[in-house]
Amino acid sequence: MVAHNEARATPGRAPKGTLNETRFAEIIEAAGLEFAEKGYQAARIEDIAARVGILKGSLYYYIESKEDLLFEIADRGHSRGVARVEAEDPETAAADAPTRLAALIRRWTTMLPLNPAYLTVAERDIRFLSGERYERVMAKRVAIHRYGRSLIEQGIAEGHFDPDIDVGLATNTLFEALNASTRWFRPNGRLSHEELADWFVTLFLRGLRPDPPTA
Amino acid sequence: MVAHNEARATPGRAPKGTLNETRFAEIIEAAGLEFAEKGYQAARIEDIAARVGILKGSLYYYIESKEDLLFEIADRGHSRGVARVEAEDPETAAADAPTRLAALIRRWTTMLPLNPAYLTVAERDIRFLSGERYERVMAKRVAIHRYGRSLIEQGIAEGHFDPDIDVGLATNTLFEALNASTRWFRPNGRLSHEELADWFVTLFLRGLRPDPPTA
Amino acid sequence: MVAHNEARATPGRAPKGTLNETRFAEIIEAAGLEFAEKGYQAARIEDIAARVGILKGSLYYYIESKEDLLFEIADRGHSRGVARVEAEDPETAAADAPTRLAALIRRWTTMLPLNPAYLTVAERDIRFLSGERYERVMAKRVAIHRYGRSLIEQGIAEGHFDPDIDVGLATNTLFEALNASTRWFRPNGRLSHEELADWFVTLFLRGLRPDPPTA
Amino acid sequence: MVAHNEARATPGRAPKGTLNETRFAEIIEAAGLEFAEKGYQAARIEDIAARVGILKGSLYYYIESKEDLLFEIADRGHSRGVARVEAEDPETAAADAPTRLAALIRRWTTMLPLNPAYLTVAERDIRFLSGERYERVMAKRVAIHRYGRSLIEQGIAEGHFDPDIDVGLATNTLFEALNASTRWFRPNGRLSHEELADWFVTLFLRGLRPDPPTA
DNA sequence: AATGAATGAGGATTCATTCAT
DNA sequence: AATGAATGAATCCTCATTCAT
Repeated sequence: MVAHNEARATPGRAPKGTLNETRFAEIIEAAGLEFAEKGYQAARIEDIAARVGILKGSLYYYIESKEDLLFEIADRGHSRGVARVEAEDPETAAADAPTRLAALIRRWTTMLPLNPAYLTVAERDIRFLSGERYERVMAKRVAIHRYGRSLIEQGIAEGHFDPDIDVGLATNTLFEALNASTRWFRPNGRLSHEELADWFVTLFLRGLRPDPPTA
Repeated sequence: MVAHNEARATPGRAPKGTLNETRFAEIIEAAGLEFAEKGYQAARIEDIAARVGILKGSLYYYIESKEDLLFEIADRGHSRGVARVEAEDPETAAADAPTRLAALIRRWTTMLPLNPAYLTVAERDIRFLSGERYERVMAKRVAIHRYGRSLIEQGIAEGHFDPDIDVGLATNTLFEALNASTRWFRPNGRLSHEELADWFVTLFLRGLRPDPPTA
Repeated sequence: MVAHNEARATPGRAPKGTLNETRFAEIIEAAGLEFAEKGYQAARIEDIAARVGILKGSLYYYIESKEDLLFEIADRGHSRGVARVEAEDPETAAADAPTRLAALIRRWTTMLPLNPAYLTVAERDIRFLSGERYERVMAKRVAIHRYGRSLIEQGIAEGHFDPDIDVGLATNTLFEALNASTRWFRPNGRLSHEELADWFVTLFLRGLRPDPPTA
Repeated sequence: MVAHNEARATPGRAPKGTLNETRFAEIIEAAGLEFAEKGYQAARIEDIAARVGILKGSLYYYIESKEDLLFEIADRGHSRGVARVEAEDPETAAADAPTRLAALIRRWTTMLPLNPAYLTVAERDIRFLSGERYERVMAKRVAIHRYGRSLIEQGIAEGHFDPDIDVGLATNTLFEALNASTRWFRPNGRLSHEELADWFVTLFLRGLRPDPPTA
């Protein structure tokens, strides 16, 4: 029920009482913002605590180490990603690959502003996770990629996508291009997230489609 | 004592003392690898020095601060980028936009393995540069982007590229997609850098081309 | 609110609130085990509480400070020591010094397993007590030593023990040797506590006896 | 050549230059005094540094962690112990067990004031060493005990010592009694270390000798 | 050019203690 | 009686930087 508890169970450690999940979520949120802004290493525990309005020592009532925060952020962010990817409505799920891929791109692109910190952090700082945790998060990433990949494969099988394309290259490029947009896209600017999504849909649907036979 | 004062007056030139350019280059190289592997903050001056085979104190004969290393890496990397982008042979320069863009993508993609560290570092750690230096590097980045942008604009003007596309979105996506490949592309793997370049050429040329008129 | 103020006015009585003596004893017991295992400084209030099945904050219903626990342990341990030393049956009390010393050694040695934590703690951590408390405990220790010392003096007076022996050295060595056994003697091993006691009796009775006159 | 370097070699750690052994020895000395006085946990790195006249950060030029200090102290102390025990002159080595044991007791007792810190620390704080280091030190302790034990066994074989005595008990008691003296013996007091040694010789030689046959 | 040694300002973490509920 | 939450001082350790030699 308490999701992070399992990750926290360290032997020899006296158990804390039940945690205030709301407060814990606030802390993760604050850490996400700090990490996104300054990077994992440069972010200071003290500043994260200050954002929540407590002292740094108090943070350790909720976590065991700074890395815990990174893990929670990355893990939750990826969990949301998995959920988002899999949130395909039945109608779309029954459609052809271009339709489904377009829907995926739109789902993903419109998720980004809801997860501002998590993706930046996840992409950049994930390597500071210890082995086991890194694997846990990467497993979710793999699940996400697999989903995108399966759509491309479906498209090739259906004849909608160019069979000469390397599916791995295409999948990686797809997600990197979408995610990278968080680094430069300013939602308050000239263009909306919908227009951003339109562009990605255009780029990838055209880019994957086979060339028309030259008469 | 300090031989190249004029050089140092320029914020772009950090090394002090009589220069041993070879050694300095070794240091930049070592720093690039460390930064790429661990990130700017997490990398230790001591480890960079160890890579070169000297002690950390000795490094300060060549630099004034850790940031100098970051600046040199980012600046040199971007300078190479500018040079690469502008290294268009006359024949290509006279060609149409799709041809020129394809050539740019190939030039850029094949540069990446020659600059392994620099781009990773540049993308991720550039914000740790102090204001002025940050601006200097960003100016080079802008120049690079402007070049790509101009090709896309040319293509639209020529009627080869879809006029409904936002040129800014396209340019950003182009470079992010290409650069991101350093994060996941393994040159010793199944595919060569040429095949990687082929894929990017395919994706962007198709992606930018207008849809055929539906008869 | 604080029921036993008089009791607490005495520095020897720390517990506050209405007393649940059973629970308090459990806590002392738990603290003793933790202190014995990890040392006073290294032991954590949190772990002591966990042993009792409560949270660390709750411990402060029973004590005012960690030092209270140390004091209780050391004080109770020494009180038991004093009692043990003085628990000489009338018959023995009337006997000669060797007999009485042997009986003391046996009483003491067989007390050790009943007081596992207390002595280890007492010897090692007693110095962390604040001045007044330290004195109180040391006074009991002195009483114990005085008792042993008086037996040796009696033996010398009776001619059973070597008058050239320094009584202080002998007393200290006696108790240190007996107490040290808790650090290495494993009750489940090859030998019983009785055999251990036999050895100490042998060592000290022989060791204190004067050399036979060389004919 | 540099004894502690081997213990210090941590992979991934850039090597320091050659160390100033004199300074390192000063640090160990200072740490020994602090640990002896306050105990390992309670001693502060800052105070150790201050004793040497440097700042706490500077200490880490010589060590990697506080535990390193403990290890050096315990290890060096035990090495001295081994050396002392084995420093038996040829004449004595050829003598009977009582003579040899008396000589050992004297050698050991007179070593104690030369090693003030090390033994206190060794006995009390050794358990804070990490597994491997703990084993290393304990191996030396075992070597010391083995030596004492062999003399007692020799004495039994020769008929000088009581065959009913458990050799393990006797060896442990011997060393515990000798070492414990550092906790209470005041060299500036009434008695000299030689008189202390005389007492231990008397106690153990008498204590181990068989009872005379009752005529 | 390079080194050994030192510095000192952090920064993460620990933990006894407090207290409103 | 007990708890959850917070505190804040202490303490270890890190590391960029300095500098006399």
